[in-house]
Amino acid sequence: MRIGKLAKTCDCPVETIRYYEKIGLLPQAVRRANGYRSYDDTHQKWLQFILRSKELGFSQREVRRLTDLAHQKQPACADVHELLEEHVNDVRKRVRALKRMERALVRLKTQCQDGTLHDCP
Amino acid sequence: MRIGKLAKTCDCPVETIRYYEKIGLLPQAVRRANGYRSYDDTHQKWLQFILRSKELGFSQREVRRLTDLAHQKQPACADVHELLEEHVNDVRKRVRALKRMERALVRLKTQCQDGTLHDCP
DNA sequence: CTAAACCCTGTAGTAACTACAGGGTAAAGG
DNA sequence: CCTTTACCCTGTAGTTACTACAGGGTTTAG
Repeated sequence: MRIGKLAKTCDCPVETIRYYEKIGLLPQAVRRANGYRSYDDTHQKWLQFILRSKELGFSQREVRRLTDLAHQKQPACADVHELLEEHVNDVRKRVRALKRMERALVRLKTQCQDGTLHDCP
Repeated sequence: MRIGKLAKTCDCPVETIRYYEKIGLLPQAVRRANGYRSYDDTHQKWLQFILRSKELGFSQREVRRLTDLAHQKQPACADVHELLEEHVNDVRKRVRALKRMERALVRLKTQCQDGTLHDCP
């Protein structure tokens, strides 16, 4: 599989794949005689793993921790668990912050409505 | 007021103030004979406005729209309203996305718990 | 008078990519 | 067979919203 096809099957821009390889998130692709990158199912699985982690809101650094964990022969489930726990807490914190924001905004909006103009800020 | 004091009263790093001036979010500061920036209450109000908007999760671009609106002699409340509305919707979308994430993560965690190892990804 | 605290400019670094410039290669149509 | 189109390569610069220097000058406190 060449890079374009991998990109299409994973629904991910070509540049991103090259980028992930450059920063070491994806293993180096095998090169053909012409210099083109060549991929197989293993690569595809890795990429999908990374993309899925990203969808779940993990940062690159966390994804790296996850891939490192997955590399171990004895995938230490406890460690994965810890990371998940951490991340869920993080997500919950973000939700709370956003909700606070939402409330403040709605308050602002009603204040703005009833004429008092320059206290909008 | 020199930049350090403004920074302290607004609880904002000095570099950020200089940055906001550079990108035109804050008006150019008056310079003293020695080249130091000099600020007064007006500047302080602007800066606080910007910082507060940021706290409410507005992007720089949105803050710029807000400051532009505020610059108008006839502050068009309707426009501010529109921006607020847009932003609230945005915030709500983000909350929903995060909640989806949270659910997915919790599901993953329980799956991970009962042994099935390599489908954690 | 000197040392610490402050100020200046300008550049480079961060995350996580995206977009381009300036090339070479491969597959399909006429 | 040739040309057009679609793909691939590297490397650099741009994005957002800053932060962190480097390498200078100035002011204030002891």
